[in-house]
Amino acid sequence: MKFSKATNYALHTMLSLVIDPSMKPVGVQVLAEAQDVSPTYLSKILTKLVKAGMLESVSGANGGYRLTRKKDEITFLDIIHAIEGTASLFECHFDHGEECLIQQVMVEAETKMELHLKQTKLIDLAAKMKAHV
Amino acid sequence: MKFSKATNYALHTMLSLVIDPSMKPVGVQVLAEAQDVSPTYLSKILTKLVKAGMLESVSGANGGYRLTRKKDEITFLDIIHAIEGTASLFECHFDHGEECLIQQVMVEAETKMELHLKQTKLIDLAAKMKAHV
DNA sequence: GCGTGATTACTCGGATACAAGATGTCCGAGTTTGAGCGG
DNA sequence: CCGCTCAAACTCGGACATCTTGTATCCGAGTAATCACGC
Repeated sequence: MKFSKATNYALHTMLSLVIDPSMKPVGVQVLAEAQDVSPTYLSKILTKLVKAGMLESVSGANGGYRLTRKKDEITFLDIIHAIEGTASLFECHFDHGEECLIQQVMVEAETKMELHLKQTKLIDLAAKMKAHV
Repeated sequence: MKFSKATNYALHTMLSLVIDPSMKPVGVQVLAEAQDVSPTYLSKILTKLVKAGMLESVSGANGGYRLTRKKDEITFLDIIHAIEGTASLFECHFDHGEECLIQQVMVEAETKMELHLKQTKLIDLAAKMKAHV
């Protein structure tokens, strides 16, 4: 029960793209170097974000990845769901007749976490970082 | 990023012990049958709960597992922490100078989930089940 | 100067390798209960 | 009837075996920009 490193890479990559004022595509090599990951692995992660519709990839020379949505629409939850999947964190596969009460409690707890992640946007962090400098 | 099956087994086992009015030790075989798990595997899980101090094991004939604390003191979070560990779900190992803002957001979200799990006690479910019958 | 082709700098996707953790099994050792047996 | 011994019913703990998942690499294919070259 841990968030994967891939999620960490995805969040940091998205944040750096949000901070970057120029909307030009950024090569995966540049992004990978900043986080000390192999470019090929990072590209695998980023294709998930592309499929989720929050990035687009520009192929060819001077290609790379670029944001599609407006910066203030991207929440933590979007990114996490794109990488980790949207399935519930806890699933009881038992057959104790009706609904599993334990499952209900777990889902409630999970929902509270997701609410916080849905309310927090990447642009909020960008603003905070600027203020700090 | 999923809760392990072991957590599910642990929660169900604890719940059935809380419901059971007699405070006699219950053999692992009985507990395992109810959940369709192998007894040896379940005992591995339960020893974690013993080490966490919420169960005690009685060895020998007619032995088994028994609650140590009062029933209304056992929260979901206690059990989950005993099985999954208490480490943070998200850890950024990067060196971007100061504290990682992303990490902060993730920890805040996690804290909200934990708060709900800490407030919910097994005895609450037991009461709900009785009412439902 | 201008088109055309080759080169270069990229991403994409699949196949594969590797490591770690979750899941589960097996077995020997220790512990208590209870039954059986001898005095 | 009492006490001793022994078997049975348990848990405990470590050592394995297996399976899934996360992490990561490699390579061939496709694509767009740029450079080189010939006209």
